[in-house]
Amino acid sequence: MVHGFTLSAPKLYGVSGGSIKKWFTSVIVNFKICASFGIYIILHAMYEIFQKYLDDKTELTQQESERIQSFAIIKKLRKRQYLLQEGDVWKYDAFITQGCVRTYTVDEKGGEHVNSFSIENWWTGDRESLMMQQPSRFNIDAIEDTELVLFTHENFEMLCREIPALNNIVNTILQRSFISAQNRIQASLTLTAEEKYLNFINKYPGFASRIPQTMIASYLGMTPETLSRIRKQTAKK
Amino acid sequence: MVHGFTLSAPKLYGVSGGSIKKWFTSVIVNFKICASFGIYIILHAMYEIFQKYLDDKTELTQQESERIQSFAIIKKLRKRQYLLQEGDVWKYDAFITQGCVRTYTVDEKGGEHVNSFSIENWWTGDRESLMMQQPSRFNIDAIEDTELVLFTHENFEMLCREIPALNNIVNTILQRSFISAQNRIQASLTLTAEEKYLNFINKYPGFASRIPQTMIASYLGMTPETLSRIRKQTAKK
DNA sequence: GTAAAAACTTGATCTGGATCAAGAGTTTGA
DNA sequence: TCAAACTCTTGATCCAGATCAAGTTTTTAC
Repeated sequence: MVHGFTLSAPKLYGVSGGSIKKWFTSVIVNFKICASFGIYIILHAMYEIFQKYLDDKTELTQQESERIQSFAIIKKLRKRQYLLQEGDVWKYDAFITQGCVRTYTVDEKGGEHVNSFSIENWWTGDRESLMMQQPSRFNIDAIEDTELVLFTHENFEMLCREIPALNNIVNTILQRSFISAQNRIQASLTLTAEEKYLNFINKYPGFASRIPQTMIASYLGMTPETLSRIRKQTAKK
Repeated sequence: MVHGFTLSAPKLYGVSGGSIKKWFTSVIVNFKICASFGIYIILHAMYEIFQKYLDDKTELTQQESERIQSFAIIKKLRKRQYLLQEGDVWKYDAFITQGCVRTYTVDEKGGEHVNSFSIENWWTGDRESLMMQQPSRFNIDAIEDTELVLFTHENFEMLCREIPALNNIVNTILQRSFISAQNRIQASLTLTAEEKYLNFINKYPGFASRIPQTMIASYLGMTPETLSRIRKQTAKK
C-alpha cells in the first residue's frame, strides 16, 4: 500500500505544547513539522497499527482505507494527562494504538471509582455522552504514555454510512462491549472479593503488571487494603 | 395498511401443547386454527404492538413492513414458563409485546442471581450465547403471562441486511443496552444498598409493583431481608 | 541525587449487610 | 375450599470487607 506523501498523512492533533522535554510525548505537530521526514515515519507507524486492526477485522479496498485515514487524527497523551474530563461532552471515536487509559468517576467525597481500563487495540470514550450529547460523568486519563487515533463522531458516522464493512466492525464491537459489561455485572453479583480478583487476572493477564493495584482494587469494587491482603493469600497457595 | 389474510399473518409458534386449560396461554397454534377469525384478530393485535414500535422508531415502506412480518413468530409464555434454559443455545431476536421476563443465573448452591428484567416494548435474550453460538449460562422465564414476537437470528440478520433502517434500530438498541449496563456497573461500584434501591425505583417506576421483592433484591445484589428493612425505613421518611 | 509524593503492606478495630430463625400474610392448585 | 407453597417481615447474631493508622518501598520531579 503506497500513500501519497502529504495527502494521505494523518492529521495531527494534540492538547498541550510546552517545553522541549515534552516535545516527544505531547505536542501540536502541525503540517510543516509533519513534513519533516523523521517525524512522518513515526506517525505513519502509529497509524499503521490502526490500519492493521482494520485489515484484521475486514476487507477494505485501498480507496476505502485511504478515505478512513484521511479523517484520522493522531493524538498523544502523557501519563496522567486527561483525554476527557467530567462535565465535557465527548465527541470522538477513539482507538488506542499504544498505552493504557482508565475511565473513572469521582464521588462527592473525592473517591475515585474506576469504570474501565482500555489498552492498545481497544476503543475508549464515553458512549453515553457521545450519543446523548450531554456532559460526561466520567474522566478518562492516561495510565501510561498513550497514543490514539481519533475520529470526530460526525466524520466517523459518515464513514460508517459510506463503508458498510466499517459499520459492521462497529456493530461487533458494541455487541462485545455489551456482553463484557453483562459479564462484569454478573461477576459483581455473584463473586467474592477473592474470586473477583482471580477472575480479573485470568481474564486480563498482563493488566496486573502494568496497572497500579489501587486502580485495580477500585475497578473490582474493593479497597486497596483488601486487594493487598488477597494477593498475599493467593501468593501462598 | 391492508394485509392479505393468510400471507401476511404471522407464523405461530409455542413450546408446549397440553390440556384445554393451557390452551389460551401456551399452545402450538397451527395454520388451521389461525385461520379461525377470532384467533386471528387476537394475534394480529399482538403483532400490531411490534409494528407500532417499528413505526415509532423509523420509517418503513409497506413492503418492508410486510417482509418483516412474514418472518415473525408469535409466542406466548405462561407465568414461570421458560423462554431459555441454561445450557441451551439461544437463537432468536425476541421482542416482548406484553408481560415481563427475568434473566438469571443459578450458582452451585442453588442461589438465583437476577441479571435483568425485560417488559413490553423491550428486547430479551442472551446475546453472548447468540453471538458465540455457545450454551447459555442464563435462564430466562416469565414473571407474568407474556407475549413475544420472535425472529430466528438467521432471518433477522437477513432482514437487517435488506433493510438498513432495521439495522439502525438494532444498533441503537445495542448502544442503549451498553450504556445502561455501564450505568449499572457504576451504581454497583458507588452506591449503598439503600441508594441502589432508590435509584432502581426512580429509574424504573412501576417495576416495584409488578416484580416480587425477592427478585428485585437479587437484581440489586442484596438479600430479601435487607431490601425489606430498607423499604421499611424509606417508607418512614 | 535527593526530597517529596505516591503506592503498597500490615495490624487493629468497626460496620453494613449476610445469615439464621421463626412467625404472618398471600398465592396456588387439585 | 383448604392445605401446601411461596413471599414478606422482624429479630438476633455473625462476618467479609471497610476504615483508620502507621510503617516501608517505589516513583517522580527538579
